[in-house]
Amino acid sequence: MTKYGKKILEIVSSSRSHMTAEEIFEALRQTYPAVVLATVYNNLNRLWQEDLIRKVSVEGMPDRYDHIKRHDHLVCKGCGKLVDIDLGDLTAQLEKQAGMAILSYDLKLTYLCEDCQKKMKRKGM
Amino acid sequence: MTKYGKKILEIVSSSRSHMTAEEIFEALRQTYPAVVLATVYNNLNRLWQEDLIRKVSVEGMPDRYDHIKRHDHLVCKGCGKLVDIDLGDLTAQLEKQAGMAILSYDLKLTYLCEDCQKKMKRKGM
DNA sequence: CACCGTTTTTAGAATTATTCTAAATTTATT
DNA sequence: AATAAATTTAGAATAATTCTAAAAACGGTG
Repeated sequence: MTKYGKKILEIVSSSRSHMTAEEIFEALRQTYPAVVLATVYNNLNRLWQEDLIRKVSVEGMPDRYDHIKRHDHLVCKGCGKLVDIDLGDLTAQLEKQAGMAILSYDLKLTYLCEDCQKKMKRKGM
Repeated sequence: MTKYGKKILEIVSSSRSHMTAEEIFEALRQTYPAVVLATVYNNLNRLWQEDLIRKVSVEGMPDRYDHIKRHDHLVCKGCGKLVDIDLGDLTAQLEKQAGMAILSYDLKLTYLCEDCQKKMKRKGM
């Protein structure tokens, strides 16, 4: 594990805010001002391949990175805001229903966050 | 509903292949050779807002578009290949577990497709 | 149907996210 | 220390998507 890899893993693992590559880059620069964005992508990809971090993609936004501890997500249909939620481990149930072994699963619940609900009302929808 | 919107909805709804905007563009050109890619994006975004089509994003790949009938997905961790699978409607169960109302949910099971399993073996992993 | 306001499309530039390439640097190995 | 292997850098390249302004199409009204 390289020094950048280590620090990036640390940043991603300890954040609960679903950071983009850009944000991770900014955070990493606090410690290593000379680092370059490509290095961040290199390391993120590596860490993801090795299952040390999780990648979360929401339609139409840049990929976000997340700690690996199993949990689910709530995504606002209006603004795309991402929030953690934990519905427990459904692996066994899903494998049974699917009739096959799976490596993991990714569950996103779509809702309308408070802000977006207000906006809807203002527009009379 | 405009003529392009109508045709795009038709293409997306009748395809089972999770087309990208580019592929939809190519398909649409069979009928309307003069159409432009921006029009495809405009319409896809509109149709998506209106819940007439579904958008599927897999980490690191362009967004894909899908018919709206409820179903789940199987994603290969190796190559990103996307396959339909149907685990039934879990809305009630998930709402209960989450303790809130949801608009919809998106469930992706991660696995290794046959091709990728073979590749892994070849590399001795 | 002629006019007017609204919506959609077009063309192409602009932006954003991400990857790639080749050289330089660092790290690990003999 | 010498060599090989992996990582980082810089910056160009690519890919996906959005934006902008102008043109065209559409819908209703008088």
